[in-house]
Amino acid sequence: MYNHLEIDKKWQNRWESAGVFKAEDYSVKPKKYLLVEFPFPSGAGLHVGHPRSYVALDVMARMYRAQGNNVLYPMGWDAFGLPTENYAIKTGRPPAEATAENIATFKGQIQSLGLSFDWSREINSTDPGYYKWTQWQFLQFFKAGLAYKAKTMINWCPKCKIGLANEEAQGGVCERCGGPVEKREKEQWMIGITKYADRLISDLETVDYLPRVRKQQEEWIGKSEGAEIEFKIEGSDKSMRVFTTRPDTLFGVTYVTLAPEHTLVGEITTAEQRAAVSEYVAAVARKTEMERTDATREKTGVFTGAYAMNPANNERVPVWISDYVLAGYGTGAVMAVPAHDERDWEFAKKFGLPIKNVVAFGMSPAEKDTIASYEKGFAEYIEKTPEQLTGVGKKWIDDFLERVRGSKAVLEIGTASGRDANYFSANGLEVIRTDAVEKFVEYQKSLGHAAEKLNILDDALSYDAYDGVFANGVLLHANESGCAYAIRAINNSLKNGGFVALSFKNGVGEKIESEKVGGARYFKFWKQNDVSSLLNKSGFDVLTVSESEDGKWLYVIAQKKTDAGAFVEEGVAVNSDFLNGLATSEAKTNMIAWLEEQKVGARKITYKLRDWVFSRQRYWGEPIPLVHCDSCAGEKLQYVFIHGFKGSVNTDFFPWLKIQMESRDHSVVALELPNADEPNVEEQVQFLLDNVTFTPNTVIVAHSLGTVVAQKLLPKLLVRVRKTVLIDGFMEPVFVDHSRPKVEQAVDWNFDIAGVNNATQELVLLADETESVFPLEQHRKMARAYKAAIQVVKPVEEHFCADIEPAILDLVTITGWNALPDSALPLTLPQVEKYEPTDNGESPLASISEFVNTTCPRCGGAATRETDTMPNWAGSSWYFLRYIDAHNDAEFAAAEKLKYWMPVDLYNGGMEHTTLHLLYSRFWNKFMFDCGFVPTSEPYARRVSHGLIMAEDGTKMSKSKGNVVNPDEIVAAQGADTLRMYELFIGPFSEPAPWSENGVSGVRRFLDRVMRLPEMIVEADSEEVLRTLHKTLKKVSEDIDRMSFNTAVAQHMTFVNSVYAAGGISRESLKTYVRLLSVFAPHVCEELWEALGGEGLVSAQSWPQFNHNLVIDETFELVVQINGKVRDRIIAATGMPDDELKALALSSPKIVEWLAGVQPEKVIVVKGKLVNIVIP
RNA sequence: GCCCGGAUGGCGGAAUUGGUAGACGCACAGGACUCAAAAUCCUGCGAUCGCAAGGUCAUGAGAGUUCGAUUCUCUCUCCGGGCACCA
Repeated sequence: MYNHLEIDKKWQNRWESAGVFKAEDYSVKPKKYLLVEFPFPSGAGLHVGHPRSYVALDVMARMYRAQGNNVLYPMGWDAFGLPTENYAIKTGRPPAEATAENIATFKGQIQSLGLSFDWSREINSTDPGYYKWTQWQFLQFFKAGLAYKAKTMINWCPKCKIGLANEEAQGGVCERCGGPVEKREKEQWMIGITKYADRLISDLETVDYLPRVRKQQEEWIGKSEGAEIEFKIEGSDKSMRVFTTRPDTLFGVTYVTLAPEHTLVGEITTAEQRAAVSEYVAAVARKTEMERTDATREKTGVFTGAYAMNPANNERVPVWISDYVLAGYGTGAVMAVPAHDERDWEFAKKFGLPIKNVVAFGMSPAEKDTIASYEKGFAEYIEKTPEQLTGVGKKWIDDFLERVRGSKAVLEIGTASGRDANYFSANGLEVIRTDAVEKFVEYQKSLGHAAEKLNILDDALSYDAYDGVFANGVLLHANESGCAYAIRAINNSLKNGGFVALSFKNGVGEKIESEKVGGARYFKFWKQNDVSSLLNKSGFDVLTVSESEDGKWLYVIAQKKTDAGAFVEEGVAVNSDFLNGLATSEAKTNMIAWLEEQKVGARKITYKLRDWVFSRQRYWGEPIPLVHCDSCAGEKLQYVFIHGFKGSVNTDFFPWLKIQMESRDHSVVALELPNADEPNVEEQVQFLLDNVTFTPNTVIVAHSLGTVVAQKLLPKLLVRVRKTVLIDGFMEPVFVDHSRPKVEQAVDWNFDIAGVNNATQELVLLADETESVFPLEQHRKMARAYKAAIQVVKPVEEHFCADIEPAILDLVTITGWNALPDSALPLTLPQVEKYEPTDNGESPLASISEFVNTTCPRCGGAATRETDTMPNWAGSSWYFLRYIDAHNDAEFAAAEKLKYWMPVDLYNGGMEHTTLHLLYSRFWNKFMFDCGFVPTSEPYARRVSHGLIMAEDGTKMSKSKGNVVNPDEIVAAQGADTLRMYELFIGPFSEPAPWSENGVSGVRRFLDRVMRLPEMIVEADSEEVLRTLHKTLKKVSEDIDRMSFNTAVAQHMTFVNSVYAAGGISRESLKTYVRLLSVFAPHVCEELWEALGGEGLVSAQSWPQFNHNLVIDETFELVVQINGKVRDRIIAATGMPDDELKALALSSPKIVEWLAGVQPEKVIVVKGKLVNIVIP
């Protein structure tokens, strides 16, 4: 028994004084940045679950260091948070005090584990030196127009008079008092994360995240493509816009529905319906979130009395309101197509609204042609070998290979020939063959059919031995028997009320791996089948039937009966005017084109992701460094629009903006500049100087060449203008455009950057990520040069695009909110008497008049501060950047250091942070990247997740259950190394695992055995010990690399067992082994290293290398099987050739006996492993 | 409801691309040391039949593919996680 209490402390102190774990900026060694989520230091202290990931990454950090890497493995405190705040409310103690105590506790606990954190970079998100930069970065969002104030619903507890976070209002009940929670409208700061939605999805391809993490992110962002369509309200000049992913069903609209909160509701409701509507709206408002989102609930709703006009056919449809339409998604209004949407169908059924079919089950003529051509190709393919194919046959096979590329397997159904299987195998596909067809043919024969004249169809329908085979089937061969199976499958599926399954589309199968066949369609029926009754059974009416060219098949168009539910699959358009006969995908495209042409709709992409609510009415958070100034807000401004080239300020989005600004009582100057076709920038600048009176209240809005004009113009102004917004601004004419030479001639490209900056109070760039005209990098360069705010928008597909109008409007609008100057940061949290929000739900800061009342940083007049604070996710969105330069007071981190360390190489954290923290911090980093402040677009190269450590009873550890295990107890009783190794040994790192007291003592026993190894030192190692040592060196290194820590620990135990079995180990080998073990059990190993006379600290030694020759044994145990059953094991020499292994196996006495003279049919030899003898 | 995981001895868990199922640890049993106990060391430890040699059955259930399946395919059951009226 070693004295852990003594050695743990001893070595922790030595490490600290030696500074062995300090990461070195700019070291020439390869850098590795390992990151664990920084904890919230709660009053309860650490529990045994926390250190699991710390220890795991510590092992990696120590190994990588020993392998010659410059490792950054930092730790800090995410200390703003509700528990501390609630504690302050209850006790009146300042949260900063409690936080300091909690951090001390946490830090002591973490340090007692001997983790190799670089404590010199410790951070604390509540430290003003840290949150100064959280505030500064927030201001960048603000300046770029990404932070805005908007009304949102918050959870409000009327009893506690406090706004609640979602996690405090679970189940619609206040966590504090248990009373019901209401929704209340509140103005909040929001950050426009939705502007980054698309990049947050697409950039996931560039990083290595756990697949489920990636998937969860994608689903959370929830991108869907469709169209926005305008419906005019009858007898009114009002109109509503709906979002739909199925514009192809526009002719099937039988009513439209608004969310009860929709602003139009009050405006269009008729007098007769007013009472019913307002009652419904009020009833919905009373409902809790839970009640509203219960999908199983029966539909409710009310008719508004108004009618809308379907833009496709000018049909008059009633306008309803219903809470199944969500106000926050799309436009808050839907066009209801009950025939093809389940929710609309339910609603229509309930309220007796008409149901109009516009999509039929079937195949479009175009698809028919495609398939016919594929079938010809397939016919040719059947005649020839794949290598001989040309023309249609070649096309078929190429297409097939293209479609199934990447599949793990192709399930071959139909009359599979070995030829095909071989060909596909040769092309890298794993082919699984089924004998379904052969057996089916036998079955048919058993019914008395001649083999060459089988009654495939009828038999298939009565043959039920293969039910289920196709439910997820992949059809490779659509020949006759294959089709018989297809029918079988269709039949099965119809029986179950679903759709199948099999795809004849393009005549080839779908991928097994991911696509399954849910989305596939089937269309073709064997002629002899009673198609009508088949389809009738699952609720379809047959519309048309036509024969295939060869007369063997029927093409069917069928329509779901309106009382049989909604037909939501893709199909062919019917009753849809110009869409008739088109497949769903073509119908969508055509409809969108038509809508755009008629100017009643447009293609549209919508996301589930909402903008980030960035304020809370609480004390314990970063104060928002903004000031509201009424006089700034009330200023009447003069907007000067500058375009300048080939087009005018009176086209595209300027007129729209003009109307917006004039409706707000601002003046707008939108002059045609001279020579717009052959522009000369200097001439245009002079024109503006001559014709416009610029004032301090001027806002310059410039676009395209106008941005160049503006950059030339600004230094020449005699006044400092209020703001300049450059849309699609550029520094250099790098775009390829017919006008480029003219532009190049028109201007010299040297700008007076200081002059521009002096001439405008604010400068903002709106850049276009799609690079349709100017590369994004040019924008970034420009933003950096001017130190201007930049907002990157997407998607903008054209030079001018209505999509960005709202973004422009935001940028050019002056709200009266002003940012504090950098010199005023940090804006520190003032001392308050009471930590409780005020009675009307404002943060306690609102009650401190010295804090609230201040002067406007812009005009010097009286102004008020924002009293909301930032949410918990703010500080954690960029903490990984601060570790890189934790003490920098001039910047949040130096660019050079960021360039050296970023991105994080490995980031471990809980699955619970996948959708919020991970998404927010990726977004934050992306914005900072756009501004040129950080070097990578993605912050984390790799993201992994650990499983929770459960209590011994298998439930989650929680204070209330009293089943929490405190690591201090384990460290005190068994030592830090025992805890470390047990946390890793407990099970696979990514899986949850229950804590076990007994398991801990097993690890302690192992460490005691290790500590006794010096007593067993001998002159020379036995062969066995030496070989096991090198195998251990290899396996442990590999296991750490692939984060399989539990097996690495097991291998350590195996090695020590082998030393005990052998009775001794040499000093050299033991020293080698101690280096290997030191990353798991550093304290014990330092002690041993010292005892063995090792130089310096074992933590500073290099990683031991294994010897290849010692890893491979000279002999191995050859397993001899007969028909797959183990019958003998023989020692054989490593590397023995196959035929010798075979001879050796066949000559074994046991095998001879088992074979009893029977001649083997086949003998399979697996090198280095086994021989399998196949006998009949 | 949908989407992801997962299911292996009494327990936690091993099993690199299909190739000896149960590594390692816990618990348990036996032995050595001891007056005794603890600690330590050694041995055994899936079920079943057998004195034994050895056989048979076993990786949630049922099928399939394969010379050979814990691993691949299909169906079903149960457990865990995520999303949940997203038009």
